[in-house]
Amino acid sequence: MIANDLLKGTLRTIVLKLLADNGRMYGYEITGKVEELSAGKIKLTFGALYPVLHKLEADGHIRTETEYIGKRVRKYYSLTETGRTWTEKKVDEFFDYVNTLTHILNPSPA
Amino acid sequence: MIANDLLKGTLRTIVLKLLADNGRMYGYEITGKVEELSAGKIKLTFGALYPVLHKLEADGHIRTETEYIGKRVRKYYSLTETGRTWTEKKVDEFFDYVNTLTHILNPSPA
DNA sequence: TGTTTATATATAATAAACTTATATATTTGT
DNA sequence: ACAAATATATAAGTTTATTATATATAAACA
Repeated sequence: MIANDLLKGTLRTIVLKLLADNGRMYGYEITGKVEELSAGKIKLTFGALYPVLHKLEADGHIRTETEYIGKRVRKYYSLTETGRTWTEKKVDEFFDYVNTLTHILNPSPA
Repeated sequence: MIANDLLKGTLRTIVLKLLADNGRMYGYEITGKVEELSAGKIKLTFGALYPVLHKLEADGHIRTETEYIGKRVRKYYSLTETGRTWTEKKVDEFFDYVNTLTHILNPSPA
């Protein structure tokens, strides 16, 4: 399990990108996908996920559809148009930041 | 200027690595070095820097020496032994996290 | 059939981390 | 004299994530 501090600032981007790649997903599914794609290294808790989803919805980046599976409610989240643009921007920003930080953190020349 | 959210979780690592590479530095010098190494993309504010320095000192990762340049106090920060080990660990963790996230955020196959 | 485990959503209290604003003081350049 | 650069630092406020808690259905197992 990776040091959690690093999740800060990237959680939102992770969620957006998963929705971009998978069309629509529900919360529980997202946590599972993150664990799968990170080989168990990133464990996304619900206490972190749902506030992020609600915030993204309030900001108009994602929308929800509620469906019933038997008697159980399932809430699907998917990107809006602005959300799709926003996701690309956020992903680019991430890689840009990594490039920049790599300059600083790269092992000093031996 | 890069989206600031990403600084979260990495600021401490940046400071540690700079001290590892430069021996000893003072606060004002650190902000300048970060701006220089990031080509102006990362602007580290004092409100963010000093709490981090004080925390690292309280945790025993860095130590301070105070010197006088004329009448002006200058406070040099440098790594302790545990701080040196800690820095390596933190830098490794960062690159590990980037690798993991790259799997998730990588552009979907065209 | 009863119990545990997995599925599924969500909020509240708390803690950590960063931003913005502010305070203070010296030195250098014009 | 004045402005800009050098230099340290705290406080208030916001954002973001952690931990704990609540609720409920469905599937698996004994």
